[in-house]
Amino acid sequence: MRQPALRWPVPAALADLLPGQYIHGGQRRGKYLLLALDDGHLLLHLGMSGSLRMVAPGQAAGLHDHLDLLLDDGGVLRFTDPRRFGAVLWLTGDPFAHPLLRDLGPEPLSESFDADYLYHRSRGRRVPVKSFLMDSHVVVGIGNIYANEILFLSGVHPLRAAGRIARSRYESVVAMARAVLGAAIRQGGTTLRDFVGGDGKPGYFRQQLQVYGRAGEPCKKCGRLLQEVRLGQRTTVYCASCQR
DNA sequence: ATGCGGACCTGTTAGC
DNA sequence: TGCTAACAGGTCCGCA
Repeated sequence: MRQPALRWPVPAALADLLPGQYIHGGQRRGKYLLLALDDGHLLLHLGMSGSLRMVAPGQAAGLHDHLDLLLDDGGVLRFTDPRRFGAVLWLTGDPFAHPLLRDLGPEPLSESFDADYLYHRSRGRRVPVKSFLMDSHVVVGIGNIYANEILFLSGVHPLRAAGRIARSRYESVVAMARAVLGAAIRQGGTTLRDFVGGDGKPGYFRQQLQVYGRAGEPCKKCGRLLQEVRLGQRTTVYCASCQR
């Protein structure tokens, strides 16, 4: 371990705990990764700049390499995170009972994420629908880029109060969320600068972006210039005529 | 309970 | 050209 100060301190005890344990498998919940070991789970989050990949044995650790898992076949699983928004925690007991995972909303590609759910969940809420969709307690996996895209494609204004959107419009939001996330996954994600997937390739979804990063450019549906506002310190781009 | 703003961190880029 | 400031991103936390 080189840099324990990630989002939360990486437990110093890992160096004593982990050796000798088998990795039984991996799971994902939202953007959290879980590795099941003999005595507990290793919880990992890649933040926005993190990666977890196999590196050649003996390869020197760089400035942003924070944790190496030395496997018994000689392989090295390396956790790297330049911006240190990521996290590494050790959980014992039921990992899904941990406060970080316990209160997470449904997976956006699961059946429990549907218009009824969003409709009921949003009643009485005055938050802008974009913030609502980006709230991991409502639904996981929708970050800033995809929230912008989803709302554009479903014709919903990002500043509209979540609780004042009809059920039928949430049908469209859900459909577009599935479409956008599905397509992004198939295309390896969205590379803005240097992101590469597990295969070392960049994500190609950037070419599909309708609004994100296009403020001031013409809307692809109506031609009117796209607007940009700051919402919760996040760049929000939308078409004032297509999104209501 | 809800909603808002602040914090974390650093590589990149825009602006002087 | 060099330096500084702003920015991007996910998500938790604290305060009103």
